[in-house]
Amino acid sequence: MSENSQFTKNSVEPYYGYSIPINEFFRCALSVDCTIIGYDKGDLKILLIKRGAEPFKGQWALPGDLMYPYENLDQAAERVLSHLTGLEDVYMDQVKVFGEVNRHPVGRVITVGYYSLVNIQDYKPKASAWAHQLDWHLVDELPELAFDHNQIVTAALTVLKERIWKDEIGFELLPEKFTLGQIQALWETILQEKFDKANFRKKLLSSQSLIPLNENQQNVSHRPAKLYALCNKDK
Amino acid sequence: MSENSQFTKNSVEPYYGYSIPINEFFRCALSVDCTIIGYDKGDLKILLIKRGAEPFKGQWALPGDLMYPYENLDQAAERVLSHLTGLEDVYMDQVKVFGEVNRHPVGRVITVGYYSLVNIQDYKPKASAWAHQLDWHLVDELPELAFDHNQIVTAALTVLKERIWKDEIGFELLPEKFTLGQIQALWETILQEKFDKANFRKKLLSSQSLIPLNENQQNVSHRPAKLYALCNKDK
DNA sequence: AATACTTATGGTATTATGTACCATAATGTT
DNA sequence: AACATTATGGTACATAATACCATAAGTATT
Repeated sequence: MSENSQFTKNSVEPYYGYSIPINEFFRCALSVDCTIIGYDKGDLKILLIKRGAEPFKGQWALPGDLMYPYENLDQAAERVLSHLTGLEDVYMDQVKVFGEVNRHPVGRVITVGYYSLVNIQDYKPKASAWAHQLDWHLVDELPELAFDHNQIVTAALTVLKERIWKDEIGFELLPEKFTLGQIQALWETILQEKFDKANFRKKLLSSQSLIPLNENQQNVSHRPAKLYALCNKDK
Repeated sequence: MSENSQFTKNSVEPYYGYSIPINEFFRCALSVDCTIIGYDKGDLKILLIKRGAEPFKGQWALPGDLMYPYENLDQAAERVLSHLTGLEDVYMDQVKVFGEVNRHPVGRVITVGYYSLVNIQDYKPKASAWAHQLDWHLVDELPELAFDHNQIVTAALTVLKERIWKDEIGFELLPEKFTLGQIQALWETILQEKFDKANFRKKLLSSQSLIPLNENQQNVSHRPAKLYALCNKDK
């Protein structure tokens, strides 16, 4: 793409004459920043990296990277995620674009916020020089992050809350087989709201998106719950 | 910003060594494309321009423009809108980013889709060389648009539908004083769904977001309806 | 002037959905 | 065996959604 970057003014069809040379428009970089959400023993956590270089050296930040010229945006986000967590085919979606002029100190970098839901058990940190700079942080106790990353996290969590009932997401954070109690605890954590247990069951089961398995919970000191699996998302 | 574009590899903190020079990342342009929605005699319409230059010369397209180096994304979108319609302070929001590698034939242009709701009566096309290339098109009869603009329109309409009940938007498409019948007809057009008149009234009035005025419809050949105005959005 | 026609508006009955709460079941622990 | 704990099924009640009817208030027609 960079080979044919010989733009002429007319080739991009402005409404009126541009006041600066057309090449000046082609000086932006795109980045993706991923809010990677996990769930561990009742707590929501987010995967952060510690920056090893300026700007914001030593500060915690969302994992992210510049988009390569040959990459689609979604591919860049998947690359960041799989490189950091070793996970593929993970639930992932756009949150919002952050395009403030001065959001990045070294140049015009526009970032696209993504969020993804991962099962923290499946996650195996890549054995690399970066591993020691990676850590899960409690959502409620996030440090001050580099750039506008706190804003991105907030936006991601808002989107998650909005979508949870409508799209019935969140199961990605749980093991493949789970109990109704586990989903309820998870949704209560995400939405910061308590539900009546019996009613929650009814509502969720009536949606037909869960498959009851012929298996029960093991090694619990009370009546074991039936295990369920998620239906293939068809709608 | 373009003055200090002397990036070193470390200044952007990659997870691992980049396989291309850092400057290659800073060759993108950002654009905004606006789905400007209006409502005219029961029909939803979208403002399109006819492209006067390659690529896609002669084809209809969403109004949009490149983002200037000194502009925030939202500012660019507002600029496009006000330049084309003369309107300011209009309802406007991000829809989605479109970042496919080859979406723009002349270079790497990532576009941010916006949508806005305007009162088509207030709209006065700017008297300019561009005026004759501007036109409102019925949503149901859109031509094939340049680039991926049909996708953007579809995404914008989807977002509008999702938000209409939750955020009670759409009034922006109507005159300042309107009847309940008018809102209902509008929402029915947008959502492609019929509602019971009496129930729709109750539901909408119970939300407390409308102010009943001491005025009635004029010059209608039936019982005139009471006029309402929109409450200051406080929540 | 009376009648027909059209849309607005208020109301009620019915149905569906959401909520509170209780009873019993099934397991491990003491 | 009694108890603690969570699961699960069920019922009673409250609230919201829906269907539908009756009347009101205008214009147009006869």
